[in-house]
Amino acid sequence: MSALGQDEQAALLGLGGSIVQVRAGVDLVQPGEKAVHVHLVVEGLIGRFAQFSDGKRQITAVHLPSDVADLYSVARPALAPALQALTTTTLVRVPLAAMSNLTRSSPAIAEAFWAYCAVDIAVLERWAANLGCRAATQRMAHFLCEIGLRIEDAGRGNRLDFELSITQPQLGEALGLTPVHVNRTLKALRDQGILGATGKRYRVLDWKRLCALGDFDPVYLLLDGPTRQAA
Amino acid sequence: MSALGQDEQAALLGLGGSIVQVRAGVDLVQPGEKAVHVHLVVEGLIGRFAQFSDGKRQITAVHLPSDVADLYSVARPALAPALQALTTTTLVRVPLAAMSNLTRSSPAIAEAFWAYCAVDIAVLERWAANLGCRAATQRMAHFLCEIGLRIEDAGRGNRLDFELSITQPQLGEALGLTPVHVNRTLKALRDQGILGATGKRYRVLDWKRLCALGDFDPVYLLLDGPTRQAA
DNA sequence: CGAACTTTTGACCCCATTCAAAGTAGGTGG
DNA sequence: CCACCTACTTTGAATGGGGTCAAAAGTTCG
Repeated sequence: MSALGQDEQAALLGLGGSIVQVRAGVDLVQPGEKAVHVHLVVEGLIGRFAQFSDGKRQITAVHLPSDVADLYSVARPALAPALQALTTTTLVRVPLAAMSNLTRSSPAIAEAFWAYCAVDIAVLERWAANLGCRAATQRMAHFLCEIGLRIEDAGRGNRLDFELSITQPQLGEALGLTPVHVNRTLKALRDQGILGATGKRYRVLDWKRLCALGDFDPVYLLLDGPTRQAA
Repeated sequence: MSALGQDEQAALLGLGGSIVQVRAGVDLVQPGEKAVHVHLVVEGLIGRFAQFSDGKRQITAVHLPSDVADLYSVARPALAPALQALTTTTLVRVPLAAMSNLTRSSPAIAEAFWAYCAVDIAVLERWAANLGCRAATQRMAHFLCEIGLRIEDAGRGNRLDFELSITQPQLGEALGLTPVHVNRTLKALRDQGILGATGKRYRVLDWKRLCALGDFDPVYLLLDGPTRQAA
């Protein structure tokens, strides 16, 4: 999602973060913890989530390789989003203290980080709008459009055929649906000839109809390059 | 919501913004516009929203006096959230260019702004979680807890008795409910003895039960002061 | 090869939407 | 100042989308 530039990423990787491998389902940060590290995804998927006291989770953001899942914690260490590995994931954990020093020593980098957080907000707003306003099929369609484009932007596949090995229960936590209904929704999209395969790999048969269904307009992602011919 | 400090507000007001009065229902920024100003609420309420092509709106944030509704646009002028006056509102419109200059000339202020956006993200995450995970009554309860505390924090009333003159249709756009169901939900809360008056002025009869119902934990608001004894 | 977890499908139920209509402000113009 | 119009509030009845419960079939991994 409009990832950090080369400079920022390089600076970030020079801070002595440690590489970590976790398997699907592992909680990287528990709800309510204070921020100690910042998490940069290298391979796999990380989900940001909020949790209620009955244990129910809402995934509020999905992070692809090259995303930083909790960059805003640098500005407010008291606020650390809960994080969960959605698939087997490789990531870099950068100490928060080093991040703070970096931003304090370089206003340019601080501004880049802030700009990154601004996109985060825009994506989150869309996510919330999607949850609040649309029916299951439309929510699913919107989600797949967004993820498809972001995967393409990250150079990890293309919008019509990409790997997304998250389970249907996890999809449900992202979309505010039960696992059962996620399954039915995907089936409906397949039956309509909009989706081909679903599962670890998603195949989109009719991008235009998928966008129309999800009422998807990619401007909020601020992707550059040829991706703009989306809808 | 963990508003800007005295210094930042003072700096912001010294930028030659213009005071504007609008009545309820006026759109201050249309969906898709680019950012030209930043909007500081002085009196009244501003709603940030996303809109779908069928005209349906989702309010993603409600801004009280002393809030800046679209501060993140300073970091990313291409991203301007749509804004709507929820009540008759007085606000200050500060030119975006002046804001950019300010942040570039003062890294300390830039950092304060970034930190403000971080809280914005945390609130938005809760908002999304609320929309995705909870039933109508619980959503309403959570919303009233949050607004009550924020109004108290802004010094505009207290959590047990505050003015909130937004209409039920607007409440519906915030909570992802139909106006009719908002009405029924409020009635249910009154019938349970949790709420007293509803309408322009809300009276909470049982704060503890309201918090329990909404599964409300105020830490994400980062309010300081005695507000912490909330739940 | 078995255990645990997904995916899939069916039947039933309930919360929220939709449709409809009456009553109640609030605001404007005559 | 009152009449009128518009928008909000309130309530009822019927519908439907998604949830819940349950169970079978397919995967994955130890």
